[in-house]
Order: sequence, then C-alpha cells, then structure tokens
Amino acid sequence: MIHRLSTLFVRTLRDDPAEAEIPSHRLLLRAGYIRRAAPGGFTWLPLGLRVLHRVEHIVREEMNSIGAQEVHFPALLPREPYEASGRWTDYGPNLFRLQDRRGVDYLLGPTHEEMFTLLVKDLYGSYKDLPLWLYQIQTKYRDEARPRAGLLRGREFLMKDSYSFDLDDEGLQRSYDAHRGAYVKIFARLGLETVIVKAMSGAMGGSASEEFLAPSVSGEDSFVRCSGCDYRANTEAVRIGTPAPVDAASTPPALVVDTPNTPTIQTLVDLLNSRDDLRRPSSPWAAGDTLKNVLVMLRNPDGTRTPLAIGVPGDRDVDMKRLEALMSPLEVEPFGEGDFAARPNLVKGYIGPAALGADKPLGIRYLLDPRVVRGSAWVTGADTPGHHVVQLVCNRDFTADGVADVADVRDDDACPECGAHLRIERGIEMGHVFQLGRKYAEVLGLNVLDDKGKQRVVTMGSYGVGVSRAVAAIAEAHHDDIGLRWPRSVAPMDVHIVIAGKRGDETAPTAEQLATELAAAGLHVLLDDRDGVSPGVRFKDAELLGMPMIVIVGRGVATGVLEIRDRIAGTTTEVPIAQAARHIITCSA
RNA sequence: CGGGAUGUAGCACAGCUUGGCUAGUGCGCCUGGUUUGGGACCAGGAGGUCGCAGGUUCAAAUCCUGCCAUCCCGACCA
Repeated sequence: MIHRLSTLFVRTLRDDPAEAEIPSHRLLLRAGYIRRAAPGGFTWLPLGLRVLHRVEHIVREEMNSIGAQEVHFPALLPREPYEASGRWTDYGPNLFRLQDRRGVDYLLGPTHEEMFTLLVKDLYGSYKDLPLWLYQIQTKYRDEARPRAGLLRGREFLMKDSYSFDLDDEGLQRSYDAHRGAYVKIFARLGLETVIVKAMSGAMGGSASEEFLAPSVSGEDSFVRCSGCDYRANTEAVRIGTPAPVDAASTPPALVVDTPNTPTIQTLVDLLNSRDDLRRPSSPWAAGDTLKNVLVMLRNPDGTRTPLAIGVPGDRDVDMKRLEALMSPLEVEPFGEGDFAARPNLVKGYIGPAALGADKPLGIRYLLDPRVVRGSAWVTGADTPGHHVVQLVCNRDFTADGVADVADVRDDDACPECGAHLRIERGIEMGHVFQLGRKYAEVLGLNVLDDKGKQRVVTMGSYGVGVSRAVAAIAEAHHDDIGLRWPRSVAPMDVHIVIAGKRGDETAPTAEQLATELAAAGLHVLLDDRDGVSPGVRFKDAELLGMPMIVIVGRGVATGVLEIRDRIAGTTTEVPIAQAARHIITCSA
C-alpha cells in the first residue's frame, strides 16, 4: 500500500518539545507518532498507531501459538470483585475509582485478576477443563502519583495480561514455563534485548516471579548483571555472598573510647585517624571499618508500628527499596524525632549493638548485614554521647536477631555466584511472569471437581506485557541523534521513498512507478510526494521518521540509479532503477 | 506527598526585575513568486482568554493572594 506524505496526518517538529526528556518521548513527539492529550495520556497518530498495532499483533501471535485464548473485559469494572479480593482498599490511591449517577462505585481496571478468576468460575467446574490460558490486550488505568517519561509510565496504557488456571503446582509450572518461553520470543521479535531477572513477589503474593527488563538508561528499575557469569537479578532480589568467619583470637578486648563530636561516620573516621592513641598501624581507618546502626519503623497491617534496627558497614547505606521488599507486606517508615524521644536510651549518632536486640530492655529487633560475620571486629557506637567502642567482635561481644541483606548494592560488588564484579544497570520492565498460586481463586471461590469428585482450589499464574510501553522501549533501544530507527518487525512502513529532484523532471514519475511496484508486492510504502519541500527537509524527515529503508530518487535518475539507504546499518547502496524493486523486496523480506 | 523549576500562538522561546501605545522573535501554517542533494529565499497574511480565579491600580503578561497544570529529583509504583 502507498501512503503519501502529502496527505498523511503527521506534522514533524523541528525543535524538541521542552516537556520531553528521554529519547523515546522526544522523538515520538517530534516525529509525529504521538501527542500528549492528558497527564499520563497520549493520542496515537497514524504512524504511532501502526507501530502499536504491529506490537500487538506480534504479542497476539505468540500468545495464540502457545494455545492461549483471547477475551476482552471492560475497562470500567464494578467494585464488588475488588472488594472481595481486598484490592479495593489495598490498591490505595493508585486505583481510579468513580461512581455512576446513582452513586454506585466503579473502578477503572489496573489489572484484571479478579475478573478472569470470576469468569472462569462462572463457566468451568471440572479438572477436565484445565489447564486454561486466557489473555486480553486491554487499556489499563493507574492513578500514578507522577506520570513521567512519556509512554513509559502513563496513567492509561495498553497491556497484555494473561492468566493460567491449573489444578496443581506441576501444571502451574508448565503454564509458567510456556508463558516465559512465549515472552522470550515476543521480545526477540520486537527487537528488544531483555534480561530476565529474579524479582520479588511483592504485594501480589505468590512464589516464583521473574521480570523481563530491557536494559536502558531511561529505565526505572535497576538490576545487576555479573561480568563473569550469567547471574542477573533485580536489585531488590540480589543476595550477596556471606564472607567466611574471621578468627578473632588475636583481636584485643573491646574498648570504649572518648570520641567527642563524632555523630557521623565521616567525623568518626577523621577523628580516629587524627589521634595518636587510636591510629591503626596497618592502614588508616575507613568507613567500612565501622558498624552503622540504622533504625526504621515498620508499619503493620493493623496500623501499629514496630521499631527495627539494621547494622551495616559504615560505608554502606540501607537501601530502602531492598528493605521494603524484604519486609513486605509491612511498610517501612523513617524513624522520626518522636520515635527517638520515646526511647531516650537511644543516643542518636552513637547507637551501638549493646542497646539493640529483641532480648534487650528496648526490645528492638536487630538484624545484621551478611558482611558482619562471626569474628569480625568493628568500631561502633557506645550508646553514650561522644563515645564509641573499638574492637567490638561479632558473636564475642555482641549478637543480633538475624541477618538482613538490605545494604545498597554497588558497581563492582562481588557476584554471589562466581565472585566476579557485578554491574548495576537500569532497565525498563517489559514483562512480568508470576506464579500467583491460590490467593485469588481462594477468596473468589474458584474451585473445580477433581477426578475423585472432590472440590479443589485452582492455582493461577499471571503474566503481563507492556504493549504501549514496548513502543517507547523499542524507540529507546533503536534511535540515533537524528531520529528513530525502527526494526523491520514493527516499523510503521517498510520503505520511505524520497523524491529529491526538480519539478517536472523524471524523479517523480520514477518514484511513483517504484512505489506502485513495491505496493503490488505487499510492502507498505511511505512516499514523500510533498510539493515545494526542499530536499534537505525530506532527508531530515526521513531520518526522523525512521523507516528501516530509505530510497532516494534524485540526481541518480539521470544515470539510471537509485540510492538505497539502510537506516539501521547506516549504509548507502546505488542500485539500477530496473532492479530496485526486486532489491528492496528482497531486503525487506 | 516533599524539594526544585516552569506556564505567553502548533513547536522553541523573549518580554515580567522597574506596570504604560496595537504583546514580540524564530520555526511551522496560508497566498503569490523565485528555488530544489541536507531543515532555502522574497513579499504579503492568518493564528493569543499571556495557565485559572480574585485583588491592587487610571492602567496588569508584568505587582499581590489563592488555585490548577506541566517538567525534573525524591517518595510511591501487580
């Protein structure tokens, strides 16, 4: 089919829109693929919509090919099922709630576990019906506190979500593996490199969970990738290796020392190194020699708060995201001034292990970073203003209630599998596969009869792909300074023909003829037939719009050749006019 | 929700400090003409509730108050 730029509903922008920061957002706006219509909501223009449809098509093909069946729910949903699952309240302010004219509550679906579960309950009742895999491609709504990054995090977005229904764990595992396999194929076809990382199950409940992340500096998730082996994990799910215990036999007894005005790790280290009586002969004291005790408050589901202390080496901080992932579903809150005031025994800046522990008078549970191993010696607070204790040995001089691997993860940290350096990277979450288990089936009463005639609760999996987000992620992965560079599998058009001649010469008829031949072969051709537009503008627009192949019908026509540029490879080839059509068709196949 | 910035034409921005003629510039758009291999040129034009509401004033894009929105950082995020 021939699409003429003279009539196509698109307007390219010469300047970058000020609101767009990341490349995909900037380029999709500039190239006229999308327009902002609402905070976190976008209008799809013809070229953008073609990309979106092609992404959808690939997702649909791969889902169908594993035997999943497509259904379609409303986006406007009643309150009751979400009330039953608890998510009407659990989802919090991120849920779009609204009322009809009679004041009845509705919501705009953020995800559809409840609806799928009830649909299956409605129609199926026997183990013979299972396994069953259903999916939909649906507009989802989440009242994001802060929509950002264009299509990457909107309040309305397109998502493919599927759900598997099985009788037992083995079946669930097979369903999970099938979806995981389909996802690998989907992202490969979309031209997206993805890294599969272990994820935390989080508030959804359930067990096995993996994320498909597309590495990108614009991504919001961080993950680690080992430079030496194939270990990969979401930062929240990283488990560092535990060093071997240290022999403390030669470590002198612990000693309380006077360290005035040292409320921070840095002031403490500086003081230790400046005092002759405290200086260490081997090497200067470093932040990593100190043990920092961080206090937080945990908010329990019933609203009560419980204090928690975490000991980490002084050169590290507690990573709140990692801590929250570990403590989920409890919420982590800062330890406020009021909390200190209520516990005068805690001396801010000088908190030591002596005061901490569930068995101590304060009753504060105390967890240690895995690096604080048996026998290791530390400088830490002495629970008195202006005093620290040195040579305090773990398991000789103090103990804790357990281990918490929640310190921040850094570049060059050791891989837990092989010990090589870990690299921290950012990624865009493109897909998530999740063994939900029986949570939803239980609360919504999805049972089937097994072969003994007994009621059994169905076990479920849930699997998501961000469809609209994929368009942005692909743009993030495939662009350069001057424009987009769509992979052939999702490009809105196969080839972009630029007429770069003078009015009345042979270039326009040549281009028309070529476009007709290509269209006859089934290609989608974007023909720049605009009148009175200078060649420079045509070239710039072709590069910005990003079709994988650009054909220039210009001065070469006089000598019987066309110029074919590969937008992805950046190469230019001259081809005789007579062979151009076949050449292009071959390359586009 | 906290911190910062911004809001003037489709896009990018100036004007605001120190209130004052008809609110400007570049790009884009329309008409005519000249151009045509890297975002052309000339001439003429259309397009604005200056984010919204209120206030101060003879007079408000400009000063004051409140609100709203957008962007960035953080918090949040199946």
